Amino acid sequence: MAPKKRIRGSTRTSQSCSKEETKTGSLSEDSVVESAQGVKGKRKAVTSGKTRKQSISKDELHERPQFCHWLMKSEPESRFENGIDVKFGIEDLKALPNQRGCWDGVRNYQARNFMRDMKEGQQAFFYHSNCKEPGIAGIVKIVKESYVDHTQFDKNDVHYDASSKADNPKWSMVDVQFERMLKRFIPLSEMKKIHLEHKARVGPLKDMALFTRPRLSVQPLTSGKWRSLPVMYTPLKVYISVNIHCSKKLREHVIITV
DNA sequence: GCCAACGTTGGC
DNA sequence: GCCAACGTTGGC
Repeated sequence: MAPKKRIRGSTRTSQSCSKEETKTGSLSEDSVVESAQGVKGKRKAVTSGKTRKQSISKDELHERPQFCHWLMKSEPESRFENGIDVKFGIEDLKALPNQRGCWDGVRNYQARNFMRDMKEGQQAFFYHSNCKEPGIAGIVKIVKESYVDHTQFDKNDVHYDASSKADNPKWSMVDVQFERMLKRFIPLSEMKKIHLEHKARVGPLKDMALFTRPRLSVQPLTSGKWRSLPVMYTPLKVYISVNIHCSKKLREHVIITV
């Protein structure tokens, strides 16, 4: 009945299920760190920290900084997996009843863990991936906190996971609702350009998971990134300095007029 | 726990 | 379609 949707996974509108409890993974406030702990199953989600660029400190293992903003990737152009079109752009979300849908199909532990951290009412950028012009298209709101992703048990679904058991489901999802389009689409190419101009050392895009973890389909954003992204890319080229130096009131004004 | 092989993501 | 990056698997 319901339209399909895709993340680096996919989705359909759906209702309910129980909320999952297990919290796993770890992160740090200004850089995304791999989830290394607690993934239930035979193996850790991550191999030895020594072999990875970003190893995990003890502090990071025991602290879970709270993020308030997110970036969620989905594919706006048709692509077929096992004969099923996984297309789901922000326009597809808008077209759903109440402009609301579930973000199912996430099959990456770190992305799943971030979804489990999401709180009702929080906002996320809707990012278009694997398309002609990848980038941030709009803003959605989390309207239902994480619960069991039913597609893991559906043999006909692209994201069926035979290894997941009903009494211990592996995968979770959240419900999101369309909030608004950005006044101007923010292409990945522009974000990259800015990122390179700053040689990735300074600026609001420093350590952004979009660059440090390009394959992560659900990622957190610091408040600074959330605020400055739209500001940075206004047609007027209002720039980082605006965000850094202007008063809070002016900054908010700039942001809401973007 | 280590690590090589394999599979997937996603920009280009 | 290519392929780099990196997450996952599974033998040891």
